[in-house]
Amino acid sequence: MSDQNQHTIHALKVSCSNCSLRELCLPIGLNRDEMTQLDAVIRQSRRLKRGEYLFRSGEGFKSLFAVRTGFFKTSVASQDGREQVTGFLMSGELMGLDGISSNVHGCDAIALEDSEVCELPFNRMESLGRDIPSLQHHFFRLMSREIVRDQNVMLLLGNMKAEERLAAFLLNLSQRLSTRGFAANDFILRMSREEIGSFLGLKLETVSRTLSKFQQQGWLSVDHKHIQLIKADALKDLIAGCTHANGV
Amino acid sequence: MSDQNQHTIHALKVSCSNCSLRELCLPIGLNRDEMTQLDAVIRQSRRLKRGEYLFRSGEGFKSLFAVRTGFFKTSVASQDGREQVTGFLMSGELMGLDGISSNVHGCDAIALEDSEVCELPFNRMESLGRDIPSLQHHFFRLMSREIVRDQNVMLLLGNMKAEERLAAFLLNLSQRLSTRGFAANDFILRMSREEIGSFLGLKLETVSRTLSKFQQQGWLSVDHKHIQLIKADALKDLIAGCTHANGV
DNA sequence: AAAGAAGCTTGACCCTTGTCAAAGCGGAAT
DNA sequence: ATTCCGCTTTGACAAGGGTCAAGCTTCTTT
Repeated sequence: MSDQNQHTIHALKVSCSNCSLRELCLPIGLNRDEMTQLDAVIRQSRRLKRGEYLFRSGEGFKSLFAVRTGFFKTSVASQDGREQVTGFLMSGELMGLDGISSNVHGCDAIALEDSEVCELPFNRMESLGRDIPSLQHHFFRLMSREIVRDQNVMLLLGNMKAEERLAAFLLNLSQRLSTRGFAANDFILRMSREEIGSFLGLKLETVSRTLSKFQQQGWLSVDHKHIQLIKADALKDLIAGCTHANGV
Repeated sequence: MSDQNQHTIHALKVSCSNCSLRELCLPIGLNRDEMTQLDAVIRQSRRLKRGEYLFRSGEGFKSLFAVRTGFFKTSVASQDGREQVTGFLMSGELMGLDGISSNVHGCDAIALEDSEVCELPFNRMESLGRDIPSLQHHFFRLMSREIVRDQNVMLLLGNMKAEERLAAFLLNLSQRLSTRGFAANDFILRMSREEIGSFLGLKLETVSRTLSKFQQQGWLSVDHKHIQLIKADALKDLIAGCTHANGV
């Protein structure tokens, strides 16, 4: 449980070679032995090309997947073909949690760019959790975090106007990118206007118009998928009132 | 902790006396010994009057709560006071899962009628899960089910029109009530139009108008909070296309 | 290099839903 | 029983966002 694993920069890198999990998705204090056990369970990573499905709604559920590199969307489809994007995922984030309840995946997961994932066979993670309490606890926390995230999306979809939704979306993206060491104010959107709209409960035209409006006000610059935040504070002001009362 | 009060005929009752959990919320195969352990962990139930808070957003998280009798809503509030109802809960359903991630409750839970809950101290459930694999697994499934539920709400909020939302809401309520042995087509709404609207991302006037519209079409009758479904199939047709492609 | 497809932007118009207001009703408290 | 307050219904109007359509850019494919 002690951190004998932080010797040099090197050690960190080495211990993370299998998967970026250790850094982002499972940042828990494990001792060397426990790490070894975990390594034994985490399957080699799988590469996906842009547009490829990682799994589809209705398929049997066996594993969770952690994004190692790249970018994914998850979505649920209705019978008449409407799509609801339920999330965009970047490195360290976990997909497939919704499959546990019924042993069947509840959404599609699609790579939005060439990507790499780690596969976590759920049965084995579950039993490993019994041996490593902190791992078990971490899994509960991960699932809980997903529930919190979903509740915030409900707040967004239920209460916010188009401008507020888009501002919240951009700021969220910016924050997550900067956490991962990317520029917070200059990034490339990996998804289309339509996918953004689906996530935000808006039509693609509204997304486009609202981006243009933000640009006209000098709050950001839009060049197709290239976004530069210029006055992030103006965006923050926009959503100041309508975000969760107890911060993140 | 066990209620040694009821015997024999009530054998079933006995095993369920502590809490309705066993029937609805933890319907897993446990042997006698494991049941005893579980009983030792489940705290005596707590009674709440209508309008009373079970917990509030921001409070420290220690326990999950299972509804034993009564009816609850959970909601998140934004800084400027907008409320988003994130769920309505009836017997056997679990509240507080969103608190695990940060050890702080992420929503308010409020009794909509006089109610009774069981308290499940999370730490102890967690460690009990390590001894009883099926219990651990069940907890993962419960959390996953919550995620699935939230995704369906996103689909509702992101894609459906007012009529579709309300139809989906009523049918969901009907289905859950009938699961619990209540009439599927004749029930009392425990929540106000405003709370329904908050949950569905609509204003209370829209809820009211839409209910009136359904009544005019002969699909149901509305007498204040008393709803009678007359043509549930018409409601089902309404949402046929826009529900999740893979059933429940 | 050319051509097609896909994605994006913008405008015009309309529909659904929100907003504001008034009045009715019922339940809770005195 | 009475009164008051909160909830609900309904109408009129406004507006935000959806729909349809046209034209444009960029990327892909051949």
